[in-house]
Amino acid sequence: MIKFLHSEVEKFQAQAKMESSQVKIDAVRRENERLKIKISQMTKDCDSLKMQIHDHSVRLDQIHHQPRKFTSPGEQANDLVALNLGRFFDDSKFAELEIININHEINESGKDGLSKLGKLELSLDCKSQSRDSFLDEPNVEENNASDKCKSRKASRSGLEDHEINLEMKPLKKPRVSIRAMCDTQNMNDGCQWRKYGQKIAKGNPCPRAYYRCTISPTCPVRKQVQRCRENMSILTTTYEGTHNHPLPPSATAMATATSSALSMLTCGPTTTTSSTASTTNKSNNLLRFDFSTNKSDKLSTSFFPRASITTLQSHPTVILDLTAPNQIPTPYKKPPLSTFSSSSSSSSCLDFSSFYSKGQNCSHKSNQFALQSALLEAAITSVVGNGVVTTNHISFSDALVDSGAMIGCGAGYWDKIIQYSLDSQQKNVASFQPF
DNA sequence: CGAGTTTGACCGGCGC
DNA sequence: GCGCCGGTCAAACTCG
Repeated sequence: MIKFLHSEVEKFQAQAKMESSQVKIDAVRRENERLKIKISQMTKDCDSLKMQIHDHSVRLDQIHHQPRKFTSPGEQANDLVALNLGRFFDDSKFAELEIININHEINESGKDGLSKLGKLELSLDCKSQSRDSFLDEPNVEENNASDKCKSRKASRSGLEDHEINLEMKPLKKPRVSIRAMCDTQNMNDGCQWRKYGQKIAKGNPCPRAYYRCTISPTCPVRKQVQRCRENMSILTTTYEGTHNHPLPPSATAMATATSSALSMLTCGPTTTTSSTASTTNKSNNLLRFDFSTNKSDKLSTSFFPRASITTLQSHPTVILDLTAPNQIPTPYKKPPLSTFSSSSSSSSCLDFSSFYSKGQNCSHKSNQFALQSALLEAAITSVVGNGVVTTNHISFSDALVDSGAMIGCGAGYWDKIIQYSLDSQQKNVASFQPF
């Protein structure tokens, strides 16, 4: 009798456990459904934001295509510098990031302008372009070149203010530089490249190789590949230019990463420098941001690589350092004079951590989304280079092994990562052992 | 034989 | 004006 009662109690307990487990499973399933709905909503939001960006860019185009009258040589020198890099968001629409306006406003509060350069205003716009605009790139380059000439003429023609001349110096095409651990000769980014030159650059015994995109004979995109002098396992790949042709799916990942990296520029806060004018002390990294400084954001501190923006050889360059996500990146060899930096002896830092965590300083949520994608992209690249990057939720090394979403073989990597997240949750449910 | 690589020459920007 | 240096060109070469 007692034995019977005992077994009945056990049955009852087991049933209670079963019901409790069932409740938990149902809860997780509901959570899964909720996440799926949320992702779908985010996708819709992203699409609608893309449309808004496009509309905005059309309006900007209309504004910029109106003829301008210059009231002074200085104003002319400050005219737009059109910079294109990479592709943005959508393959089919050929949308791209374009930094179109880098204005340096010199606030000459006093007569001795040399020492009182009070304000440096950096204005950056983001717009998308139609396919037709891609084909206009040579014109952009010509304009750029002519701007350079104008600038040089202006600098010789009378502005005695050396500092002002430096401020007016136009920038070359922007670049995205990716530092990653890579044992192979090249990082597979999905594109087809043809080597057209090799040089031993000063200060680095490792030769720098020059490649151009061969997918289209007219594609202006170039890349430079060089090993780091301090650590030969670190490969620095620098991309420049805009693809004027459809990219293979495997190449969209890197292209999106590079363009998105620059989009951070376009939606970040404007910066001002404290004026401690010095003509001899030149800063080498005026714009700098670091996603890993926000300790409240576990994702960013544990995963996102460090990125910095600098000007190398007058090229505004976004550097994604994927070699050590949580560490101070290996400082770059002091670059030549930054066009931004002549008026200040110290770097002015942009703290994007708040931007990242709250997304409030960014006018477009989609930029934040693109940034996250880009950095995820970058992380994946670092995985290819034997780095293992983890978030609090997903081990990307596992995710990539499971999904096969590696650079060079997966256009839907982002979907796969999200799907992996959902799948792993479902696996947790499936493997849940109530007893 | 075509595509890609190598490598010395050349060019232009820039600092002095 | 000169020299340095990064970037590109193009002929020669290699490879499949």
